[in-house]
Amino acid sequence: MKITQEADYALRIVLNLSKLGMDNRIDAKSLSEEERIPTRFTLKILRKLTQGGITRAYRGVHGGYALNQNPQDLNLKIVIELIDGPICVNRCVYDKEFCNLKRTNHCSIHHVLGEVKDLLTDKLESVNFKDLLEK
Amino acid sequence: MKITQEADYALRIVLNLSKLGMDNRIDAKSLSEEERIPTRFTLKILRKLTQGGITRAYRGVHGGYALNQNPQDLNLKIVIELIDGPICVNRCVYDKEFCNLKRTNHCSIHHVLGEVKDLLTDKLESVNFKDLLEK
DNA sequence: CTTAATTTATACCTATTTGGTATAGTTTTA
DNA sequence: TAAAACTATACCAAATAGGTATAAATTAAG
Repeated sequence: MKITQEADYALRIVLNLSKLGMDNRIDAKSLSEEERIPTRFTLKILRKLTQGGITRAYRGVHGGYALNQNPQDLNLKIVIELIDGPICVNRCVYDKEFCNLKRTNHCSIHHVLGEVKDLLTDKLESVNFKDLLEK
Repeated sequence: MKITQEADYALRIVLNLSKLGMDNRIDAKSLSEEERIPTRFTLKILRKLTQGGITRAYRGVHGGYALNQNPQDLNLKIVIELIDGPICVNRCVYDKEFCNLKRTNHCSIHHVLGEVKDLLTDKLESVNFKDLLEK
């Protein structure tokens, strides 16, 4: 019931860039030092964020990264799912192949874990990075 | 953001035993067949449940397992945490060593993921196995 | 137009966790 | 006393997590 360390780092990276604002960039090395994330790992995460449209990369001398969207349009769920994949709680909810529903047409575990998933998803979606900055 | 398959199985085992009621036992083999869980893995999970006080084991011929508590006193959180360990969302919330709080005395990621953890915990705690049976 | 600072792409590596199995032993009831 | 159960411990393979390495492409500045 955890997000990966990589997703955790990604949240911190996006928060850092949110502080800077969309118009300012920072290079991966400085960012990694500020956030205490291994530099190469930071690069890898930034690549995913860039491919996912969350950040924007500038190459060459004085290059770096900046947010590609307004902080208020980015929330925890978007970042976590980009890195970790969809939030799913258990495989029964995610993949019906593994679910009793197939056999018995009823699976109360499925049902309640679906509720848990929805609750979690809604909460993560409700927190955007503008909110986080203001805390 | 998932529970393990083992915890998922454990929920189904406890639900099965809840259906039986505290006064009736079932042996591991039958249980594993009903729930489509590998038999040896079922035994392993039942051992953990028994050590955790959730089930009770009867040895010897006509032995088996029964619930050791009323279904309404058992909830999703109790079973999941027994198998998977504490719900923690990320290591920052769980272990302050890894948290910016140490450095900066403020970590908004920590704060909000703490909220997520609490929400999740409360929800899992709010669903007991009597409720599940009645669904 | 060349050099240095930067990102990109791909691939690799190691440790841990997960999911499950095996073996040998203990208890109980008929 | 034999068979049907549970117990304890330890082992194993595959997947995932977390991170590293190498080589190439791009860009700004001098």
